[in-house]
Amino acid sequence: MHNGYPIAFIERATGISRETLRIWERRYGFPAPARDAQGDRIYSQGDMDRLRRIKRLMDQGHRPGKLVPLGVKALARLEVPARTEMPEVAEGLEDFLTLLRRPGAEGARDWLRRRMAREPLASVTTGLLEPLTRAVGDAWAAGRLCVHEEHLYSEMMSRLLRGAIDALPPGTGPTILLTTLSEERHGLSLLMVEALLRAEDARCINLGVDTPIPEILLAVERHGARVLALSFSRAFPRRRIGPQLTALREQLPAGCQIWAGGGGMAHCKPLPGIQVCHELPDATALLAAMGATEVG
Amino acid sequence: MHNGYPIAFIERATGISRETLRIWERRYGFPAPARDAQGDRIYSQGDMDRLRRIKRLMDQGHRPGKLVPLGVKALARLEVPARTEMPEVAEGLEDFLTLLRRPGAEGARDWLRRRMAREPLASVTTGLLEPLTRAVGDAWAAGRLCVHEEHLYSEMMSRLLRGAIDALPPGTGPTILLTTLSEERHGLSLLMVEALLRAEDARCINLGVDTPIPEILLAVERHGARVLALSFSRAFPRRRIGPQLTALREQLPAGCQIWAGGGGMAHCKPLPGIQVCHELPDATALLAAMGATEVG
DNA sequence: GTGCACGACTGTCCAGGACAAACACAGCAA
DNA sequence: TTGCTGTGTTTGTCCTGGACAGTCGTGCAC
Repeated sequence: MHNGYPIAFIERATGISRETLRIWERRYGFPAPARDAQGDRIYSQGDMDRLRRIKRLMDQGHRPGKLVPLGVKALARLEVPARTEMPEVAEGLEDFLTLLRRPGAEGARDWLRRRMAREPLASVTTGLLEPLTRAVGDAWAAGRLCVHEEHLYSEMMSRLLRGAIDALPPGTGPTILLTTLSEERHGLSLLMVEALLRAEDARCINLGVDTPIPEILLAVERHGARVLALSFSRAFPRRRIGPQLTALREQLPAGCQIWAGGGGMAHCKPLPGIQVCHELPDATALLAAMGATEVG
Repeated sequence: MHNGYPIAFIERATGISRETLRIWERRYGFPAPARDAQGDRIYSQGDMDRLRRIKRLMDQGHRPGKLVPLGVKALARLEVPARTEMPEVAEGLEDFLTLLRRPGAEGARDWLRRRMAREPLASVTTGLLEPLTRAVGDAWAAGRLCVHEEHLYSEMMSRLLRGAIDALPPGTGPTILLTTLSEERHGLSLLMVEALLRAEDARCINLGVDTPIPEILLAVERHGARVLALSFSRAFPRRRIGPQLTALREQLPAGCQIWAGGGGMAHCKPLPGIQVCHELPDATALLAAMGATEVG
């Protein structure tokens, strides 16, 4: 439609850089976009769909050389089916999505509010909000949810979480600095970790997303943080995780722990001096371990 | 330091694309970075400072051809001194920054909370939060504030605003959809507009930042929005504002108004069918005008 | 099975050329 | 003076094709 998309649009929509797009074309013959009168690349809707699938699979650990030559069908066969490990969430998901799609979406917000009022923050976060967010992300990735619906969900959820966190009394435990590295713009899991830790009486300082490493070092020093908690989404370039964490570890004082979590850490090798949170509750466990060490 | 920065780092740190950096070097002879053993560009700290000044002045409407050949001193002379139009804010600013710099920064949050509790949301937003945010932005641009301090401020402010907005009863007036276009990631002013409009009983749906145009169209239709409110920061590429707004205007139903505001709209020509909010209270006026039209 | 070396893979960088859209400005008409 | 229009300049983005370093996987020797 619209006669197709220019390369800059594809770069933004897929997260694959222009240079990579051009070199794939040169090396693998895909994508092979049409050209406009001036010789500029014009990608089709089909190109974009296929590229998005490829990117998604790359985020899960596949290598481009294997994926790019594959057709849409072969790609679809590789896709991991959405996790159904949380049956209660899975069955509630469709109802929730229906509420979210209503004009105004107030029903979805009210439903979440009621659920959050009914249970302690920590348990509702691990038991409902985190699996729900993952399910919404999967639905979006599978094309069952529009971008604007996902945006609305994110905004709604981050509002509710921040409200719930601010309603807690200020923490008195160890100070924990939360943020993401440069180019990582997914902050929801950061908020969920903060909710868990604040519920355990930690003192949390959330810098939001996209903080460069030198600034993180300054902030840790400024606030006397005992822990630096970082979140990596699946879309974060994997090759950069190791080096960046190592650089941080070298430059941070030994008295400051580093906790790393999020989907991007799933396929990551263990690194010296870095605690990995594969699941959300791991953060609570790490905090408890800190307290135990201190007492002992 | 660290032997200098590669081009990808400079691109992120200054917001100037690689291609532009290279073409400036070719055309104007600046920046003229050193090269590493492999021939890759290595920019100095001085290059980065000068490029940031240039970018800042470009965001204010200057053209590159005039700026790039200038030295740091000449650039500094061009800089508009920080606005002092709000003397009460200006004098309070230093105290606030001192609070913000304390470990934990709880003093800053408590101060803001007290001020917000003392006054109605609308007046505290226009009278304090907006000028304060602008002052913080200026302080950051002038290098008087670290990135991590600015991040903490943004997170704190957006938390307080969202909390205050959620505390209001749900609106019953016209539905207003708030968001920013793709690549625009500054959402604070969106929250401030939402606060003002919700205080006037509008029904607000905030999609957050970075929503592509087709998705905006879908969302307007879905929620039956009467108004689409967009915010553009000064860093938003100016050349794109006009075409994007025009495209939206053409594709949106005539019954849906478009309001555009933020620092990026300052130097923008008037466009047919687009209401420009130069100041925050303009949004309130536009809402009032809507009500009047309806009644009349 | 374990470790190492080699080779393939992959993204990012380089140079230099081209063009269209935006802009500034001069010249002219009202 | 004001407003418009045409022309030349400015500016960012796109193009091609080449090169290289770091990562990853494979296969061989032990």
